Amino acid sequence: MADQKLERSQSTYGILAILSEGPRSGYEIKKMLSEGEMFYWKESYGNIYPILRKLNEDGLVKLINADYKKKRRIYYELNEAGWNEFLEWLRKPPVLSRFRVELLMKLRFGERAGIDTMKSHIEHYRNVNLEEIEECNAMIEDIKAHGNGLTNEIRLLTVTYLIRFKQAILDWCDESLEVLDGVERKRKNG
Amino acid sequence: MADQKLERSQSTYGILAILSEGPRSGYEIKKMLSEGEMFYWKESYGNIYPILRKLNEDGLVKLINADYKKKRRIYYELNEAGWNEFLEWLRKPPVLSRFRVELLMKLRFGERAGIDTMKSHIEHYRNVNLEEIEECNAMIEDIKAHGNGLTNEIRLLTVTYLIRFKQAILDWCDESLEVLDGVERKRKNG
DNA sequence: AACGACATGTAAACAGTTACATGATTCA
DNA sequence: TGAATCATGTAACTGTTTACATGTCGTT
Repeated sequence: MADQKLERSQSTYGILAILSEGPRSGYEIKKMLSEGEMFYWKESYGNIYPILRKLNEDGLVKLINADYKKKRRIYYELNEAGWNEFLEWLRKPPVLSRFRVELLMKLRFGERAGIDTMKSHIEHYRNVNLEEIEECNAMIEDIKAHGNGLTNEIRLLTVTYLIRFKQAILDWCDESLEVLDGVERKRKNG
Repeated sequence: MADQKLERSQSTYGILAILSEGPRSGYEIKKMLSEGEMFYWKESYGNIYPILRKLNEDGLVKLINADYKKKRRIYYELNEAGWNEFLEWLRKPPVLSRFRVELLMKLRFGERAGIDTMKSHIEHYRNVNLEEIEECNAMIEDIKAHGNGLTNEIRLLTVTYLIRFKQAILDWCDESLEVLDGVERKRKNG
């Protein structure tokens, strides 16, 4: 039996990734993940702090300015072992996590609530997406204004992902509203 | 204190929704959710069976052909209380569940693995999406060939959602690969 | 009688959020 | 000195998956 490499949770790898940019505290990690630009990764304090402790116990990080008594910032920095685990994760093909779309479930089984309810669900979804696209455009401008280099190019790519996605959904909403309008018209006339 | 309405888990509402189309067994529910068309909702046996038991304990379903000894199919059918809870959920605006995109995380913090690794991650993602779009097109043909009416129109809408999403991501992959190629060229020439 | 598909179910583990507790720092 | 924000942390809970156990049915 070869020495089995232990898999860590996805959250753990996410934190290793953030620490790869430099020493960070739990509070800073949470703050970064709360920004709109990091839409694709969220984490709660209740998950972050225990993971940081575990990373220390497992010898993947070094603590800086650890001042437990005064509860001041504790920075965590990757050591060599931490870098190795991070890089190993980085090179593996990304997993596609499945996601639920409650809207689609409510449409698929939604006839009993009536077409109007379906339409208002879609309209609501449409408005939310529209707002988010505008936020994304602001983010793009902001990234372009500050900084440059590869990291910056990649930050633009990640936000563009969200824009392309949201725009496609927006189009789908319009298309779907038209289909439902068509069904309603047919019912009245037929 | 008004009588507080208990919120059930999202999974529970999903199962109520499926039962709204008629009596179903746990096995049938799982089978339905395993089909490609239901890409937006997944469930494991370990979640389905306990939920069905709870729905019975709470008096929202009626059991049909319950033959515990022989382990034959047990069908669950919504009763009036079940219908009420389902319809109440149906009318509430759908919640947007957040989802993680590991690919974006691996790009955002991926410089250390090199641009080639990033490109191969995107290419892999691209291929997976391309295959899925083809599966979606087959689904569309299948739905069009069989059945008609409102339910059918809505089934088409749900699959179209996935197509629009996947197509947008496909375009983003191509766009991103070009950006990374540009960065590489600039590095060689500069 | 042996195999694979059908069918129900549970125990344990895992992942992650919420709500709370606590104290430090800053600034009006 | 009081409020807001900064900062760390934990306990309890919720939701869900994985792996396993068990038995039935249809077919060859």
